[in-house]
Amino acid sequence: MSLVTDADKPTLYKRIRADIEKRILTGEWPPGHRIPFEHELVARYGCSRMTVNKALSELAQADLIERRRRAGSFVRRPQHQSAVLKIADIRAEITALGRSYGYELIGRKLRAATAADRDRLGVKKAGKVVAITCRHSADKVPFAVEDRLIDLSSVPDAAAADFSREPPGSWLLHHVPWTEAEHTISAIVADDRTAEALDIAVGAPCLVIDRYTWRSARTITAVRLLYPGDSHRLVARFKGG
Amino acid sequence: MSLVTDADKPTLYKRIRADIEKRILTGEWPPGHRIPFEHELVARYGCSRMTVNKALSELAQADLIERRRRAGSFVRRPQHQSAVLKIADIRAEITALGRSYGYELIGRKLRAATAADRDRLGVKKAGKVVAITCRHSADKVPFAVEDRLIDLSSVPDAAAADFSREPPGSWLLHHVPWTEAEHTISAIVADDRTAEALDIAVGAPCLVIDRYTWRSARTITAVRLLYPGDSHRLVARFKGG
DNA sequence: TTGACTTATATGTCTAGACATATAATCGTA
DNA sequence: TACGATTATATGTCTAGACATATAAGTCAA
Repeated sequence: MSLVTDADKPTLYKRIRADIEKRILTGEWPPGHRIPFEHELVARYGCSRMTVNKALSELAQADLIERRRRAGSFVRRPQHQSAVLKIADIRAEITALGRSYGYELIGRKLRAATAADRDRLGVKKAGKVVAITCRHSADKVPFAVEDRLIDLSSVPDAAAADFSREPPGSWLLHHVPWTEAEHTISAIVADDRTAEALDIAVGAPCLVIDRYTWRSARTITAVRLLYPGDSHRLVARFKGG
Repeated sequence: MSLVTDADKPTLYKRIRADIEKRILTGEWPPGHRIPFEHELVARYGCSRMTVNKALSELAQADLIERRRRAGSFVRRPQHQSAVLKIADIRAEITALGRSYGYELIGRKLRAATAADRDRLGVKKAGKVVAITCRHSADKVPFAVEDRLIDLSSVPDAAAADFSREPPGSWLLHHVPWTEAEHTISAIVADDRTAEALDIAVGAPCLVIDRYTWRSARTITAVRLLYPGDSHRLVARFKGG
């Protein structure tokens, strides 16, 4: 029940960090404002430079401030435009809900990249690709259909991989470290094929996630996930600051 | 053109961090795995403890590992990827696209909270609320419709605010600092009312964003944004490693 | 005025210590 | 066997220095 008694005072660097955070949050130090230099904070708090440095480094890692050599540290533009969107691995997502996970490979083709494939992967010339279509289900009910393209010139091992039991997402996660990715979220209505795969009505809303994954400027994979729009929800939670 | 020549080697603590990160991302060190103790890393890299501590602290701040006193540091379970989802202020979003922003208030009501209102705001008892419906447009074309509820017990000033010119989102942004928010993304098909407001066909797909904003456990506002599903795209980009 | 050079300075990284603290593991006792 | 006290240890925090490095700002010449 206790109303944050705050009996134990936090450590010094955390207090420094909290002090600065509060000033930023309340707008006392607006975006662009230069916060005191390390040596000034050292004087104010009567501690060593490493202590204030730790506080400022964490604020920088949290994207609350930006640090520039010789110039100082500055309050960054508010992040109210960005949220941390947790997009779990589908299997983890389903098991986390306490439901049984089911996976079914619908199709797998190894082929020379077509023009459409190259376009989708965002590469000019590609050798071979693997195209996979599969379905994820929760408690035997279709949860999402996946339509994926893997660039074999980036992930040669994928040619030998059999995706009949392991979903390509999990396989890739364990075989290829990604460095960058982009998600695009949109909505469509189900066409015949989608409706059948998801066991929903034609014309029902679907949430679409297109994900592209790179590894240092090399495209690894492009995947489109279709979820029944009324059943699935993407939750993005974030803390302001 | 240069193929990542990597001429300048990163600093030591960054190398340590990257080494560990790579092992985690490749699955070599799966969730739950205990990573080497600080003193072991000190021995391996031939540096001081503060250097490996900085690397591990950053990994902990990034939620990649969990540190437990006396026990060690462990790879964290949630293998889910987190992406920075940019959900811009709609005006900023539209002007960023180089299009002219238009705003139109459709309705504004001040009323005692109904049961539905309380449910939507997630509060047990609420005094009054403001319910606002408005439309955002880009180049005179409907871009999104907004349906918002503001809890006046949290934001009393909103009772006096006239939202005929300024969108409630901007107003709140400038008057109330939030501390936490949650977005839920889903898809629906347009009903008659929505179709008319967005000037799209009935049955066309719509992307829905439900956003709840709190300020230290106090609900501030609940808003539902409806975008034409085929025209709007939410882009979430994130860097791995 | 412009461009090249120099300098001052704030941050970036690192060290070799120190003491604090939570807790896993051990030991001893009921 | 179960439980309580003790101990060992890995992390948490902090210091008072050091040198590196990017760069804003000032200086000077063309």
